[in-house]
Amino acid sequence: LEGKKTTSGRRRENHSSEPYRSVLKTPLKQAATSHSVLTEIQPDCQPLTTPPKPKEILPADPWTPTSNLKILISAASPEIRNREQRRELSNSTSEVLQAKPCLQEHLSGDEYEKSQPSRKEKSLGLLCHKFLARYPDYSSTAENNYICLDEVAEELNVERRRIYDIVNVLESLHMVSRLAKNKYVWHGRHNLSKTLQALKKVGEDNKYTQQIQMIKKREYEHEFDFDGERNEEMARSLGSNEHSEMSFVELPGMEFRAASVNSRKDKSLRVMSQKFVMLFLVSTPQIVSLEVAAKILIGEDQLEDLDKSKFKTKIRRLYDIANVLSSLGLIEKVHVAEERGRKPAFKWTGPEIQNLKQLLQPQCSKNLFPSRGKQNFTRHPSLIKLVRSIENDRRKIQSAPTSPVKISASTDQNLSAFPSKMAEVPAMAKHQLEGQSNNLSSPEVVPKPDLPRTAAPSQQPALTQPLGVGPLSHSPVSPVMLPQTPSGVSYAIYLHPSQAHTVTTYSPSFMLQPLPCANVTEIKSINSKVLNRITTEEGDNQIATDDPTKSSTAKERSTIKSETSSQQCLKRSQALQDSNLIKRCRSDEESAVPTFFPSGYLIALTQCTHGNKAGFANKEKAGVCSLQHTTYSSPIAGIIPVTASELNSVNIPAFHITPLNIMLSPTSIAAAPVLSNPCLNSSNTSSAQNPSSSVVNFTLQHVGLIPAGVQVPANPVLQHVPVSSQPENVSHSSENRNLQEEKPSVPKEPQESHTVTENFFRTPGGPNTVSSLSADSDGTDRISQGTLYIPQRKLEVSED
DNA sequence: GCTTCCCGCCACGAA
DNA sequence: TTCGTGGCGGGAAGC
Repeated sequence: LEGKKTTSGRRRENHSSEPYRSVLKTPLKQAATSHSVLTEIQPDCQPLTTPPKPKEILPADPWTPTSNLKILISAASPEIRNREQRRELSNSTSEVLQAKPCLQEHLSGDEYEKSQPSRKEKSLGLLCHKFLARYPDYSSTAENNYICLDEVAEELNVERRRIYDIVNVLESLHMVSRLAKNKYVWHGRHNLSKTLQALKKVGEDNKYTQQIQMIKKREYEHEFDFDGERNEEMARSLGSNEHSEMSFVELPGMEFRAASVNSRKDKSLRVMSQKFVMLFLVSTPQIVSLEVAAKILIGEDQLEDLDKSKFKTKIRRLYDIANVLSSLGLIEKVHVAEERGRKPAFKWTGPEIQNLKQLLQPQCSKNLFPSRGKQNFTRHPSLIKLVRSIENDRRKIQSAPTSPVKISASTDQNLSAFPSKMAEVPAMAKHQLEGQSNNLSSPEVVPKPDLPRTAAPSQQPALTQPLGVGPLSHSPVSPVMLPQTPSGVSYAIYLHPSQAHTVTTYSPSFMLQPLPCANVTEIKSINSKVLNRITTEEGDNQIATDDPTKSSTAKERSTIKSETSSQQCLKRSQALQDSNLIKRCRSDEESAVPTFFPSGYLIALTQCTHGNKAGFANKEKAGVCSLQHTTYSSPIAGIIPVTASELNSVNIPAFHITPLNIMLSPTSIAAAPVLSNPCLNSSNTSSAQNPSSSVVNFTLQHVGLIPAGVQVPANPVLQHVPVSSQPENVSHSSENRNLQEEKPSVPKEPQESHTVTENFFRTPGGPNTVSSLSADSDGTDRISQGTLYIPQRKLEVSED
């Protein structure tokens, strides 16, 4: 122990390895390293610990003759004080380095110590923010995507060791990859959703949910502590499953290159990070306490004794990881109330990753693409592409003006990685679609709307189309065809392109290596439970985004889900006949999760730009959300994903606050129970049982979905849609719970079963409800949020 | 007093 | 042997 961790040793190390301190090589560096200096001068002195901050020791005299005066002035005038503070802030960063030697010359050790950045300022989270600020969320080939650790460490004034901590976590998300010694490549968030999806899959395969439950149960029974055989038993049980020794989840083309890394990667921060993320992705709600996470991670490590030190170490690492993940906006800290006080935990605030696709995949593969090796990550993106292509053609025909498009495709690294494959994709997909569309009888595909390229220049390049798919285009309005539900109901959704945007990052080669592709046999297991969980997670996630301050989260989400204020709308109208389509698989891409609203039409009227609350400020639009039952399907990717939770819990606060999250959630699960609600239907609008196209056109034009003069042909679906009379009563037992989880401290929850419908109407007054979301009796407010729901062949429009 | 996590020692393996 | 990498845990800052 000694000799290894003595402060003197550390300090010695500082001189050589820490750029930050290397800058401070002046003799006056003593404050920070005085002990080390002393130690070196006096080797026989006591082993030193990290020098405590002498904060209590105040200088006896003012620093300068005018210090007292300044203090007095500052105290007397907040304005002056603020100005001083601002000046200090602005100066501190730029001058700190140069000033240090000088400071050290003029300041006493204590004073200099004060000038040192505080612990918080040196936190890994902050450092990660700085690190991330150096690179775009979505890299492009045009930019310098190479990361030289030395340079970064130097520029950020930290030792390289800290950069490793960050990079390792980023690596676990495939946001960076190691290129060579001291060299990493920045990928940004291009691979993030794919990675998260993969991780979720692994987490599910790894039965993390069960493990979490087991640990919670044990905790509850007070059977899990750090002594006794039970721990080993626990560890054994945790580590017993076949996936416990799973290694790093890689994406093709991003495998580790360094054997040295591989040699201990099983314990690496990378793997821990991935597992940690998995816990969130499989949890419901998506809140994971550090304790549980640590125990699970420990349990997976062989069967070592669960001693306390190991646990503490694990916790430390989890903090490291959590800090980085927080900086990425993927999680945020919360506290979970426990009998014995509160426990630190983290809540997932990243993009929702749904696994419904996995459940639906069999059908998809069977009906759409029989041959499948990588069934999880295949055709649908292609379909989307096809649709995009079609839409593009339509647009050209219509000469619809569009803003210049920043084609992200060419910038995607994946593009260069798989040029040939990508080149094949569109044609293949088109061919396949053509071949199968007949079978489907409803080749309804909702192309992804234009990416945020126009009115609201996105900070981030389009997340989509890494394959180089050209800019999307669509006709102004696209009624999305919904397949018939099992009850024989078809639906259409009129989508505003800004909401229709779904991420459809296509990666032809994407495949989760360590995973078996066997998950596709679970289609039958689609049940309310699963759906509940998914929707609950979604809801929870929505809750997480309620806080407008979660910029990073909103950013991430908006990038995935939202579109710009482009006023173009998708137009898709085709009758869907195959009732099985209801269970058709969605896109494997997390963002291309289609949602069906049985017995209703959803018209998204959002005018706002993504992430802009103001866009929802106008409440002139009215509509009705009718929910009857939940179906989950999407014959083809592209249908706007809307989850039940989005509807019910957001209509919901998130809808209001972060509108884009609601309508555009790329990860949304098609779990939107649509029911005809008298309350909603009572909106001050005309209720036409069979809205004519003129009515629809009027409405759409009125709300700006389509330009005046543009006529949306009568949607066959609107006229053919059978009314769903038997809504599936989907219980969302966790829905309510998640709403409660809004309060971070709420750990667990009574899982009473109640329907989405209940939640939906309860939400306005519910715990998550945003005050601005009044529970108007007529539901007008909800509609005014920007979405017009047309229930059951009724066009509910609130005209101001 | 507990939580959080900075810090850097030092093991490991490639060069 | 050097150096990149990163596991690990002491212990201080922060609450």
